[in-house]
Amino acid sequence: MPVSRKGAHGLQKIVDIDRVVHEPARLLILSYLYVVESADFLFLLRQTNLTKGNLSSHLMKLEKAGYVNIDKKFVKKIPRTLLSLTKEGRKAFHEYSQRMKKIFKELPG
Amino acid sequence: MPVSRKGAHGLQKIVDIDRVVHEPARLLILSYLYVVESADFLFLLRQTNLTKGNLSSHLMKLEKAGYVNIDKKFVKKIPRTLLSLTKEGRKAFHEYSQRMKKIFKELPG
DNA sequence: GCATACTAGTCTTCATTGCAAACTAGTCTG
DNA sequence: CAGACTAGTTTGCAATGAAGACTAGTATGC
Repeated sequence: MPVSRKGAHGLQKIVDIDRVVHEPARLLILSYLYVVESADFLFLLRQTNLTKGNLSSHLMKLEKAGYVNIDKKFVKKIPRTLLSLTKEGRKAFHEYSQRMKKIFKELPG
Repeated sequence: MPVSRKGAHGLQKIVDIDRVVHEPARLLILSYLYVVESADFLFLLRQTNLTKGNLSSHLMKLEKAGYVNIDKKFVKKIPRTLLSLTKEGRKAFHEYSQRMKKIFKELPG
């Protein structure tokens, strides 16, 4: 068998999990965005219990991956940051979820 | 509600995932050990497609977490490293697996 | 019989993370 | 208008994951 020996058994697909989604904090964020469809920074801050800095950096990472839109606007002179999943973000989350379900179905434990 | 505001909804439990198990490479290793019950370094090396250095450090991490036994012996003058799950490792893997199944059951995607 | 290649791992280096605290910019309150 | 608050961003730092260099010892070729 040449190079890339795919999936010795299905377990092998564990290794190419999407790590952007896999990180627990981001998985949590994405879960909220997936259902809510649009949320502001403070909402996520409260729901997730992350620190502000931490939340901010995870959001930036998600943005850089093309998974969320970060939309900054002003509402009556106070800044408001709206987060929403992009199409790719939605897709990535869904695929991750499907993949994980499949993995855990095959898994012994 | 004071400090630890548990599970706003079940999603909240995402954040205290066991990160030792959660890392894909280690999840893969643990999956093999869970079924095989005892394997040597080279077996894991081939099954997982990790590099030696990488495999070695993940195994050390798992050992430090108390999840695997690393048993070095000599077979006819050549070194042989046998890996096996500890009781806690088995438990941790199982709990992780259960938790993830539950999470993904609740998840929208 | 010794050097070359191989086996079985470990050690070292490196860039990338995730995290929290410190900081910034602007607004509201007494 | 001083101080407190809101809404985030930037900075600093330790821990991580990944791969290649290295080590110790064994078998093979000449």
